[in-house]
Amino acid sequence: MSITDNTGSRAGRRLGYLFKHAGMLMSERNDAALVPFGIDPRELGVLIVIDSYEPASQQQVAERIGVDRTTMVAMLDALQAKGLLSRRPDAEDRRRNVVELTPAGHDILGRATAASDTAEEELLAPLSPEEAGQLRELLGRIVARG
Amino acid sequence: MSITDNTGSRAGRRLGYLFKHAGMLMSERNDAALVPFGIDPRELGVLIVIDSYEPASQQQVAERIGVDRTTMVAMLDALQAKGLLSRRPDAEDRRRNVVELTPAGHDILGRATAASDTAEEELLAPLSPEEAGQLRELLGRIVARG
DNA sequence: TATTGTTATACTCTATAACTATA
DNA sequence: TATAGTTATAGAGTATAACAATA
Repeated sequence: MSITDNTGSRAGRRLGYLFKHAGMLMSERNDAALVPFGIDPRELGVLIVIDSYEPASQQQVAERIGVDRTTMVAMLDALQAKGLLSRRPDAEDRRRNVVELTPAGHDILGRATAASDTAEEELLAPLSPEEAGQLRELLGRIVARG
Repeated sequence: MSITDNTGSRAGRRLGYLFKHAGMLMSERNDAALVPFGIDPRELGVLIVIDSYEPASQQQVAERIGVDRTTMVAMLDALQAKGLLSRRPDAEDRRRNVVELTPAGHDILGRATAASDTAEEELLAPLSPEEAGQLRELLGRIVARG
């Protein structure tokens, strides 16, 4: 088997296909799991990042998630309209908005994260716990490296 | 560690985030690797599927890739305009188009697949060969299960 | 001059509905 | 009636350019 022959030619074994379809299956499960909380998976990601780094500016949140700051505006508008976060001018640099979770935001974050954890477990059901952990670790190494 | 605590609350450890960003990194490398061949990763996927199943109808190709048949039309238009595949009415059922690779399509398929294999190897560089194989196997099991 | 948040705009990818030709 | 391919259209998600406020 040559060095360029490790995948065969089948489309279903290509990494691009596998990442895309694994992500689609994860999205479907996460979408369903989060319906009771009135948020979608992207919004949960925003809540998690804010919780991990608050107080943070809008741009810092956008960078952590990997979207443009102009994309972040509408996401934060939606979450603020749902009462899950607040924006206020940074006293030290009034160009910035400090973004923080409200009590309702913390509540939804905790329960939605638990529901999403369950959705992940369901997707990983074909794997043993050891394999699930290794999958997460291997993906983490690839994404960390870029 | 509780059953719902296996991922922690960090956004970077969520499966949805990992799949999405791993896919984005793969796309970047594949995009660059395929520039010399004048096709993008989605088009390579179409060529691979046609090569694996020809003669096939447009709808069969669409189903194999997981897109709607209306989406397939423009993809095939582009690949046909590049001279990489041909469409002809199925003699047995003239509602169908039989889609086949041209000689140029076979040539591009072979060289583009090799370039994409190299791109995959580069993305997986942080992993040992054994780990790379296991990642592919674990992803394949998840996607196969749905 | 440079940066943050914002708005307007446009682009990519995809699906739904409706049409046609064939079955 | 039902199906394969096509077209028109619309929606989701994203980015780029330009602007106001602030540094």
